[in-house]
Amino acid sequence: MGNLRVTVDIVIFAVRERTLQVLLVKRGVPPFQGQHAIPGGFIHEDESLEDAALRELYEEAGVRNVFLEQLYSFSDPKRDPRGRVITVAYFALIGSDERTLIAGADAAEAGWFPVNNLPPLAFDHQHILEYALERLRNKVEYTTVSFELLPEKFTLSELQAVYETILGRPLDKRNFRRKIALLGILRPLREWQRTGRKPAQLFRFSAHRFEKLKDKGILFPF
Amino acid sequence: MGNLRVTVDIVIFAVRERTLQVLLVKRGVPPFQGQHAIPGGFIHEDESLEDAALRELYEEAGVRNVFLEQLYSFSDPKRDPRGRVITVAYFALIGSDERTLIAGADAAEAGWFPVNNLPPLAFDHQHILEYALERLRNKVEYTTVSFELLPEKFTLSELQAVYETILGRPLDKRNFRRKIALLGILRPLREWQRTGRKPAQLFRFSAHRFEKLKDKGILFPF
DNA sequence: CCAAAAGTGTTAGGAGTACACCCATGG
DNA sequence: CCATGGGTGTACTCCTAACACTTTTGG
Repeated sequence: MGNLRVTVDIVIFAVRERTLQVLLVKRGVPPFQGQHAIPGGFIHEDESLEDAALRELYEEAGVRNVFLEQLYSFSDPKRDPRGRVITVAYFALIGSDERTLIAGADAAEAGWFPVNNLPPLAFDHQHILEYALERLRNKVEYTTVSFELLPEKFTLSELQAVYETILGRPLDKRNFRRKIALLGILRPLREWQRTGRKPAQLFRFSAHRFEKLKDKGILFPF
Repeated sequence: MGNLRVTVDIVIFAVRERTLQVLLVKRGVPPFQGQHAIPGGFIHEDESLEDAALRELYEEAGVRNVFLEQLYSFSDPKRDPRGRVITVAYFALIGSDERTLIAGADAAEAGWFPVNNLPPLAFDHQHILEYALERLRNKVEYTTVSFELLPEKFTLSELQAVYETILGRPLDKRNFRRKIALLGILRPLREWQRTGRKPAQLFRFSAHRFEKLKDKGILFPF
């Protein structure tokens, strides 16, 4: 097995300005120098893949404690011109709270791009990104991943906007609110967001209540 | 990255005698010599992970053209006492047609074990197997994987038995048949299975019709 | 007072679930 | 003729989807 190496690449999603966006870095070295790529890098000697992903997430995006899940391993022998490199792709979701941190990490090189309007990508990263997007769209329908894309306190309209952004279609406001309420996983706060016109009530996701439901196999039927 | 190696391990499921079973091999060399393990091996220089899995599937189980899907990559630095070995796990489903072939492959060393009654396994294979089982149970509910566990022609009772075996609970016969019929993905044949008492009509899975439904996001609500 | 987003109930149709008996065959 | 598995319909409940107006605030 001549010279096999393993990298970890991370597709980092966020919802900004009601669009789903991905964090990309600009490559400073060949191959694909100057092109955009998903952040990632080689794994270290004594770390698991997940540890490597967490490390990269901090080094390249400046965030910790965000949602992270293994996506898929890509292994076409020709996917990297430098030689045999397998990559294990992860995907991460970051909420609006953390988004500001990223500017501090490596602002000149990292940037957000809407998933509908991406630049050409290095390696097979276009393919990886499409795979991540499909996974995200699927997971929205049967998990609470969408909460990971919001700040700690959020309004129901913001929550609905995240769903609509990821699913790519409008949802009925009354039906949406009824279903969310039925799940009983939101804690209403005694705070109101005074930004728009009429103030909107703020909510917090109650992971505790959600845990109770998970075992019963609750779906999010939108 | 001292001496990183990558293996592929394959959890091979089949339904035999109305139980869900897994194919295990007995290790002939250390470490874990004499213990049971999921079939697998190191990847070759110029093959993708999927190609490696297909190769192992043929070498160790004697089957081709079966359902195969990448499961997860396991990477605990201590998972293999020989050194740093990452494994990419796959899971495969084989139908009753192919089951006989396996005897020819390496009968002395390979054997079927019911998932509810497994011997101690080498490495972290217990963990991998549990992960595969969970994935299978999930996929049954929203894909047609169960058809992969049947011969080309089958009766509705056989199909129902596969669902019941994987889900681990009995299903109502009339509701089951109505839902399957509603999906319109079975082609009834003009053949009857004359084994039991009253002959049972044979059916064939119509992948063609299923493809049309997939885009519409059809679920299997059992 | 006007624009913009927040908030709120009802109804009709479809899907899911529970349930029991007759039929065809081989021995 | 009997044991075994094959095959069929209905009624009730619950979930889903469609749909429109009033309220509150800032400018």
